[in-house]
Amino acid sequence: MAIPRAAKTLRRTRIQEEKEEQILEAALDVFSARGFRGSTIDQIAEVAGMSKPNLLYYFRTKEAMHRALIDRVLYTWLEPLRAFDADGNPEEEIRSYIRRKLEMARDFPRESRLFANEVLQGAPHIEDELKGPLKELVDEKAEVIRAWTKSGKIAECDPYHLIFSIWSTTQHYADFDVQVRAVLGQEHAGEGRFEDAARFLEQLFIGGLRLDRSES
Amino acid sequence: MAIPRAAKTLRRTRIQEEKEEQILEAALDVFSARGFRGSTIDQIAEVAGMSKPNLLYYFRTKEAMHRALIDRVLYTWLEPLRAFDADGNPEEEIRSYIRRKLEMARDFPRESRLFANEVLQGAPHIEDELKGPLKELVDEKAEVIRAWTKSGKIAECDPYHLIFSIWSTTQHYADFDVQVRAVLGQEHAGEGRFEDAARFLEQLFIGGLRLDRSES
DNA sequence: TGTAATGTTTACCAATCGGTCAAATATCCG
DNA sequence: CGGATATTTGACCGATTGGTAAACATTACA
Repeated sequence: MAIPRAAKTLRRTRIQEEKEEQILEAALDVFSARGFRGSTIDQIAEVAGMSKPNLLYYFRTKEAMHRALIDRVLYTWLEPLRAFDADGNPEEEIRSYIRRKLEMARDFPRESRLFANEVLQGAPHIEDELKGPLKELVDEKAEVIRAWTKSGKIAECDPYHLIFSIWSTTQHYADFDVQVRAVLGQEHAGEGRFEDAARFLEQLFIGGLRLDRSES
Repeated sequence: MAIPRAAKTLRRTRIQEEKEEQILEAALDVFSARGFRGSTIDQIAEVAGMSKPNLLYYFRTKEAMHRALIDRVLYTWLEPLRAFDADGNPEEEIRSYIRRKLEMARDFPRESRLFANEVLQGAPHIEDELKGPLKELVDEKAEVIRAWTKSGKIAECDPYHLIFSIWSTTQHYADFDVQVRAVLGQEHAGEGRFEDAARFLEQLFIGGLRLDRSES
């Protein structure tokens, strides 16, 4: 008889690690493309190459699958913001934050869409994470930015909306990829679009936050 | 016996207009909040206050409902971009485009989320609209912006990515509303956040696109 | 008013949903 | 090896899905 699932975390076999990995990889594929409600366990099972009851042997419910996936991805996803350094050069910190976020949009679009789907539909499964860890991290970094503006290192601006605008502009290239490709057309939708975006965003943010503006 | 639905468009009764309006209003509520796949006809029926077969009397399928809704909303949604005036003052045109897009995010968040859900999940129902009408409109306006940069009226920049960044930053306040509220916290998440955002975005875009920058 | 057209609902359908179960199979370990 | 444990699956369950059929109710109009 199989061990009760509650005890599984105590000792994990090689197979457990592999299969859970395999399932979460497939779940990322499906959940990020269709959202939680739009996804079915059968679809995940097919992508994972296992039977449906087999998935449910490792994760008791669809919700448990989703939650495990969120938990696994959230920490990594916030890494660039966490790397924001109060002691660094403000302009360079912002520049590199934009660059890293853009790289993540390019290299991990599924992760971006996973959260986008979730937040877009009211964040029913991650509300606590948003109001807790995320808010705390943003509050901390907003204070860093505030210190920079107060000391005159960058133009005075609302740090929260600055962070929002960096999030939105960079993640746009993952979340709205189909639209970006459609608008750019076949000729400009190659991988070069990320370099064009990087160039533009750097110009936008560095220019927009620079102090030496001639008028208000 | 009811008239075949194909003939309905020939002569529309008062009841038809009212009920179809009522249904699409409810459909906007549901589709924008849960995406196409995550929505059910029963949910729309409940919001509309009618029975499910009654909905299906006016729209043969769930897809038909969705399509009618998209068609009805898309034109309005692109209105601000269409208003972009080649003969206007560049800075003022961009400023007012941002303002209008932000107003739409505030006043019509459901419409924004409707498209966001759709695009995020690969735009399976609006791919043609993206590659056709949308791309043409953006191409046209990109040409206008290009003329402004060429003639030195605003800083040289990629017009497509400029438009993308205005879309993403403004729509962020509709699509990711829950996250914005969560991060801002109860004290700053009032309606004032749209004014704060407007102030910030104006500063960002006008500053970032201004010519008088001291270095590259 | 009468009746034909339009509108609405109850009952229902097959397909699919998330999830269970027991039996079958594979793996581990002494 | 052999038995205990861990893994996998086919068959199945009740609930929900999108959609239909037909009876019933209402409206428009001669």
